[in-house]
Formats: sequence, structure tokens, C-alpha cells
Amino acid sequence: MALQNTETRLSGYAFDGRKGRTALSSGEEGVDSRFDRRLAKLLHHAAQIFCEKGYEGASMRDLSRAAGMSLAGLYHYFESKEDLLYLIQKHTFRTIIERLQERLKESKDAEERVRIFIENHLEYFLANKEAMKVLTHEDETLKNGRGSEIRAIKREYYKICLDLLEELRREKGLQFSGRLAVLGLFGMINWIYTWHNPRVDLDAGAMAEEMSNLFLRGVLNPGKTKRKIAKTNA
Amino acid sequence: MALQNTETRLSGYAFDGRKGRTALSSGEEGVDSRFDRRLAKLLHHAAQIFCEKGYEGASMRDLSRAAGMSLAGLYHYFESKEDLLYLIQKHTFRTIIERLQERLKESKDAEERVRIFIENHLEYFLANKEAMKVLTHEDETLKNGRGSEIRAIKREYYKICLDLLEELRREKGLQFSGRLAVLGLFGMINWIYTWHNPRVDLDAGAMAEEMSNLFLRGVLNPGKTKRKIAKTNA
DNA sequence: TTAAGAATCGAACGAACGTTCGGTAACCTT
DNA sequence: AAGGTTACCGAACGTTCGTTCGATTCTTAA
Repeated sequence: MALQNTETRLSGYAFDGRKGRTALSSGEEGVDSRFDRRLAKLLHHAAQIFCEKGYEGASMRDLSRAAGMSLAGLYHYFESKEDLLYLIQKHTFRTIIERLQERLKESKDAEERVRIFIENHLEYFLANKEAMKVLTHEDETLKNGRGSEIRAIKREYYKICLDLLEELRREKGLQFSGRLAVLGLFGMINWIYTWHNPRVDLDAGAMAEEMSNLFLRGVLNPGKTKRKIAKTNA
Repeated sequence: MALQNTETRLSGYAFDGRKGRTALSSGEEGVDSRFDRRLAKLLHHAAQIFCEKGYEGASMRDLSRAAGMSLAGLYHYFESKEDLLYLIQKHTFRTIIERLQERLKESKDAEERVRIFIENHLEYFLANKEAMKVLTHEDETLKNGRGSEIRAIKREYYKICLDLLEELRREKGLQFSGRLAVLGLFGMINWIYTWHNPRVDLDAGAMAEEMSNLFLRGVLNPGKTKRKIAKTNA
């Protein structure tokens, strides 16, 4: 009998009454049981398949083939396909936020902190392309409890970025819409999975610098904008 | 017997030996047969469902329900689910490019032409959210002939934008990577479908101006960038 | 050495999938 | 009014889907 969770299915939020008590959280004690290590590998394989074929397009049979495990065997590690997607997204999101917060301790300068945000994102993004594509491409796939838990983490990440930008705005006395700036920035850095080719494009560090320059110049410079496109016509 | 195409299936590229000879192309004569008008409505309904559930997640039965037509009846208008996606993407892409080229005739000024590009994209994007989401979200879904035809149109659109930016760069004597600028810009304006809320956010025109300012200031201003994040640490 | 639990498996379940087929109804031309 | 074409439908086909079940092997601690 697998997954001796008592009532995780009913609680609506607690998707964590999982097996050998660690559940991949990279937290507290480095227990990392046999179960956890195997699960981590399965998540990795699954992310690759979801990345290739999309969540709906990938079958559990595809996953079992990629993982070298029988179809039934997979269900020892997660309770459903949806749960699998949830675990991938949660682990990916938590890791990128964790690393970011570590790196943000390095600087108090507002502009540099924004650069750190961008560099952290791109570095993790390009080093974990598959999982990050699954995170961004399938962000409306999860429903109900699992979906709202992931959406909460996403808002947390959004908020961190927004705070960094508003700190910058305050410090430099600028004027711009925080929401628009954050979402413009997210667009630039999340869109990368659709085109980045390691044989043609810069590596993560260089790309982060270029994108930071492009974005920060746009945000930092005064609004000497050519006003409105004239509706002139013959 | 439906779709009296002779050998469209074999030719690999010519997906256009379609029924009553017009095939939605909005071209030459405004024939717009009964067939074409019904097909256009079906594409619209289908785009809504694909937008909601994704291409793989949407079933032909979902589509038949949304269109108020029997499952079998749908196949009178297209030959497969994949063909349906292809028709949606082609029609959407062709329309946005067509409108863009019309609008670009309005100005010879390099900067303003970039603004026109952005405004055209956002205006069409927000007025046809569903179809545009299907275009951007499912851009790797189509395979083989249909896929490479859509990818060719996409390259055409990319090229138009690249040319506009390089014209701007030449005129103002600037220095930046065209590829990175185009893809950064595409990121900003394509990402919108993931967050835009008409009750909270600006309308297309105002959004286009804000995004244009953000992007153009980033591109136009000199590289007075704070160099590299120091690897300093305790 | 053994017994309990964790890990894995083959085989099967019912449901849902995209597509097809033969037929009927609606429409248009003559 | 007739006849041919277009538009549409109910019912089914074969396949694939996510998931489950009972049984078997592996691992581990006493």
C-alpha cells in the first residue's frame, strides 16, 4: 500500500503528508531518504517529458518509459498525474526563491538588487530549462487546491520583484508603474524558453547583464518620450 | 463526401485545396461563401476552447458543444483537429501581419515605426485574446508540413520587427544586439496574455505607449551601465 | 535467518479520445 | 418539381488514456 497519507486528499491544502516524512523540501535535516532521492529523479525525467510534449500531451506511459519504471510503479511515488505536475512546479519555484533570497543578502544597493534578481532567474532558468518551461507553460493547468498553492508561491515571487523595483523607484525618485514594469520584465525573462539556443545565444550571466541593461535603462531614464503617435492621415 | 481535396494530404505544403475555393484568405475577391462564413465562426469558437483548455486538453466533443454542432458535422469544415489548429494560427498570423503592413505606410520615421509595430501587436492581441493565446501558447504543437508553414510566417513577422529595429539603430547610430532586442520585445508583448485584466490594466493604446516607452528608452539610451555585479563577498 | 515493510510489476478496468461511415435533411439551380 | 450538391447527424470503430489491484521481489533491522 503506497502513500500512507491519512487524509491529504480531503484537506484541500495539505499536499504534504507524503511518505518518508521529508518530501523533497530540502529543509531542516538533510534526511534525503531513498524514497526522496528516487522521487527527485522521477520529477526530473517527468519534467523533460512535460517540456517536450506538454502536460496534457504527455502520457503516463511516456513517463514510465523515460523513467525506466513500470506504469504501476510510478504510483508508488505520487498519487496522480496532477500531483506529479504539482510536485515539479512546487520544487522548482521554491528552489529559485530560496536561491534568490540567499543572493539578495549580498547587496543593499537597489539597482544591483534588481540585477541580482534577473541574474538569479536567468541562471536557474537556463540551467533547468525543462522544469522552468513546465513552470511557465503549464501555469494554468493545475486546478483547485494544488493550483491555488502554486499560484500563491507565484504571487510571492512577483511580490519580491515588485518590492525590489519600488525600492529602486523610491531611491532614485523615478516615476513608473510597478505592475507594468514587473510584468514587462517577467515577459522578457520568461519568454526566453521559446527561443534560447545555447549554440547561438549568450550564456546566462552575459544574457542577464544584457537584459538588465535593456530593462534598467528603460526604467531609469526620464520620460523624454516622443508623445503619442499622431492619428494623422490623408 | 466532404472536402473534395484531391491530394492535399500528400503534397506536404499545399493545405489549401480547400472546399469552395476561398478558404478564408480574405484575399482577392470577397467571395466569402456560406462555407467560409461558417468556418470562420467555427474557428472563433474553437479558439476560445483551445484558449481555455489548451490544444491537447480540448476534445473535439468540447468543440462540438461550443459550436452547437454535432461531432461528425465538424469534419465537414476541416479534416482533422490538427488542421483546425493550423487554420486558426494561419488566419490569426496573416491578419496581424496584413494590418501591420497597412499601418506601416503611415510613417517613415524609424522610432515611430517601432511604436506602430508595438501598438498594432497589442491592439490586435487584446482584441483577439483567445486566438492570440492559441498562437503563442501552442507554437510548438504543429508538426511537419503545417508546422513548418506556420513557423515560416512567424519568421516573417520576426524579420519585419528586426528590420524596424535595425533601421532605428542605423538612423540613430546606436549599438545593441538586434536579436536580443527583438526577442526581449516579443517577450514583453507576448507575455501579456498571462496577466492582462481589462478591469485593472490599461487599454491597448495606453499599454502600447507605456511598453513602447519602456522598451525604446532601454534601446535608445547610451550604455551608461553599472558594470558587472562584483563577485565581492566576505 | 527471518519477518515486516518498501518497491516494483503485469494485467486489467472503464472512460474518453479522434475519426469514419452511411444516411437524412436543407438548399440551390434549372 | 426535380435532381444534384451541400450541410449535417447518430452511432459506432479502434485506440489510448489515467488509474487500480493483487502478487512478487528487494531491502533492512532485529
